[in-house]
Amino acid sequence: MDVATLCLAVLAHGPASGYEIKKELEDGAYSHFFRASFGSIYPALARLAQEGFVTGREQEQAKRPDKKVYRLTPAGKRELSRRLQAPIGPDYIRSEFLLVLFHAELLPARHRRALIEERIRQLQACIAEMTGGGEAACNRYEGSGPAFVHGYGLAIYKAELDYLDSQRRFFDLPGANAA
Amino acid sequence: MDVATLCLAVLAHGPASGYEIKKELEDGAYSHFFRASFGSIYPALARLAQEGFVTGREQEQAKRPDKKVYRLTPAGKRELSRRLQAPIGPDYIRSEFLLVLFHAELLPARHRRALIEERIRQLQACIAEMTGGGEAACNRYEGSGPAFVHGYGLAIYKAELDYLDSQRRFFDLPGANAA
DNA sequence: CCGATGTATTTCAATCCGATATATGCAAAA
DNA sequence: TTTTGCATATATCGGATTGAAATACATCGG
Repeated sequence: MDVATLCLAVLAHGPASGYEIKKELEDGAYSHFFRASFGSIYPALARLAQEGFVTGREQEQAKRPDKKVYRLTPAGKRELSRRLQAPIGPDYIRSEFLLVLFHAELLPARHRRALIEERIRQLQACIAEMTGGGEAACNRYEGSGPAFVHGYGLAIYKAELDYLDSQRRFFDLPGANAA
Repeated sequence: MDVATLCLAVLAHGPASGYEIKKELEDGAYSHFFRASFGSIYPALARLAQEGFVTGREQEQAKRPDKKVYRLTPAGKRELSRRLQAPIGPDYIRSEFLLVLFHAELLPARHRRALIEERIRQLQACIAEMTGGGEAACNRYEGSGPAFVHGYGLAIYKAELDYLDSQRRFFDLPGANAA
């Protein structure tokens, strides 16, 4: 599944510029399970426009740089549906955190502790953000799909936090605090 | 963290050829949190040899193609330790499974069900393999690091399975069966 | 007024993936 | 028996992707 398909998917929720798609991938819901950089998003959008799956409309903005807003065409929506039904590949996971801790013996105990504590902080922040009623997290997404995926991610983050909490003694960390 | 560091990490457990490193990344413990292809492993090993972090010894084998066995040098071990203590980046996750289900509304219900059922099968197989006493899974890895990471992964897979089980009704799946 | 930050796009070297090519031996199917 | 497929083993290369920098303009705080 390439970046073009990802762009179609994001655009299915409404028109957006390349910059806005990138922001969605960095800060929004998609950030938990996909990624892409400017260097792949912009070329993908250009190609999709050429193929007729999106239309790009130059939009002059007062007090901002112009932006090119892309919009899904009917053909693009059909194409997205088609691509989503293609066979999917396995999850791609690349965790430097786990790679480093796999070699915990080569690290000073102090460094192990710091890694774990930082991870716990990140997980707590992430869970809080996903649980909290969502001032910041604009709940643009409605329907069962986003809700299902949201629950899926939350379940994983909570499991990670629980596990780290259960391993506190192992890393000589101070006692558990409430999640 | 690049492929070269990954090669140093795998070689820390004992000498290996490029092919054996790849196998370890596909089938072994590393497969759950890292990845690399031949196209990046072989050049990385050549570069590491040139830099003096590994030594490559041609080894003729009866009834097999020759292989080049790489071995960590003392300088390589120091370099690995140094690189493992560098600041780590965030986890990279790319899940086509979650991308597709995020857009569940665009899919036929039959397709949703098939995806979930396949995922459940994969997770069950994965958990069984990690839990089972390990005839196949050669427990080459000793020490607290691998054990910690093993538990971490297992906790995540179990949480995923539990969540999917709790969502069965949502996908019109038959009743829960024992994990 | 000046630097920092946010919006917006483009470009590019370095990296990495995925597939293919090449070579060999073994085992099972045809 | 032949041949087909599979496992071992490395090299190579086109194409996709990353990550960072370059460019441009506007706003806001000090």
